[in-house]
Amino acid sequence: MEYQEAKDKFISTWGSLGTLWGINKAMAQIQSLLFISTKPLSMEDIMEELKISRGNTSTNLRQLMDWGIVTKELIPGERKEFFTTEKDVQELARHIAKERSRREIKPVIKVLKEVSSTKDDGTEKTKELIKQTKALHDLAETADTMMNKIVNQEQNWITKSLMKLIK
Amino acid sequence: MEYQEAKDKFISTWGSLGTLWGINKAMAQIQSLLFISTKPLSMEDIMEELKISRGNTSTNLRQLMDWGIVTKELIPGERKEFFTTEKDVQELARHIAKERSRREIKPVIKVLKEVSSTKDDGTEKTKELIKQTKALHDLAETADTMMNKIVNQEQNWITKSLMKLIK
DNA sequence: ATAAATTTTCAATAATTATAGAAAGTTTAG
DNA sequence: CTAAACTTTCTATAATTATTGAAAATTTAT
Repeated sequence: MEYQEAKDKFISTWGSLGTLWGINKAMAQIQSLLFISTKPLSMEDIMEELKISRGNTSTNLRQLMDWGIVTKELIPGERKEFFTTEKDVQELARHIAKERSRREIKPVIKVLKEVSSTKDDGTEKTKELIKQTKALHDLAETADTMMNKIVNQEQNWITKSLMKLIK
Repeated sequence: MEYQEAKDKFISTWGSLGTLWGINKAMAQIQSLLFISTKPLSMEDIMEELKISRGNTSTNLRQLMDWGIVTKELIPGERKEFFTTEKDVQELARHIAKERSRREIKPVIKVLKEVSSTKDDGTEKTKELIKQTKALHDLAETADTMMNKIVNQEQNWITKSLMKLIK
């Protein structure tokens, strides 16, 4: 496979995977492009490469900055703004996990907590609701905690320990 | 909070979380409903409770069965079909993780492998593409392996060990 | 074999979400 | 201060995805 084909394939695959980590196509494609770029890119560069409009580029770049995985880079002598993404995959994973936890998982855990605290009126259906949502709550909380810890700081150490345990 | 309010809240929250694990709203809501039900439900029951059409119910029930988290239950003397979902959260998590890995993660890992095997033509940009996609490949593979192992059979044992390690 | 009960399929429609492109806003150089 | 360079915002439109509802298919009882 030659460079251009490989590049296109990467951007489109990684882009379509966006849904898996909860972002839209354009956002994922922009991030992909920056991820394999050897230098910061301007909005023009991105529009040009991905064939998307200025507005779309602007909006999605901002969202990527909100996620904390893309940053503005000011290049001396240049009036345009340039952008780069986090290049270290571990850091990238850490940011993404943290954001998803904050935005999606934590709020759900909160609701599960509330729901599982429903007053037990003695009926079978209420007992079932409480039991099941409590189980889900505990699972979600454990998974969230694990994910965050795993992906945090001491990654290398913990990952190694984990792999030893698991293998 | 009273039963009905809690139930509605659970179904709508868990339903909207569907996107997080890659399924649509109706599918997630049906699963939620079954999850807190004390007995198998018929298509009529589900349509009625969730106010969705027959076609929608049928389609989404089938998808849930494809995912392996809902099963048909035949009730003697009844002509209708009845449905139940996996009630054990660990089993549920196992099924979901396995399916997502198979449907989404594994194929992406395959593409990353291909892309990172691009012929090195000596240019900087090709080197960068190879380096970055290789890093992503390794990360994705590790994450996928961990997830599957964690969620598999020896769950209780491994979860306990993990929690000890991580805490 | 037939008809009633039930489920599935599928084309039309609705709802949602993404994108374009131009107007408005902002920043910078001189 | 002004004009050019650039970015953001916002509404109209396009694309995608979900949902309905009715016809077709299937199953079951007699």
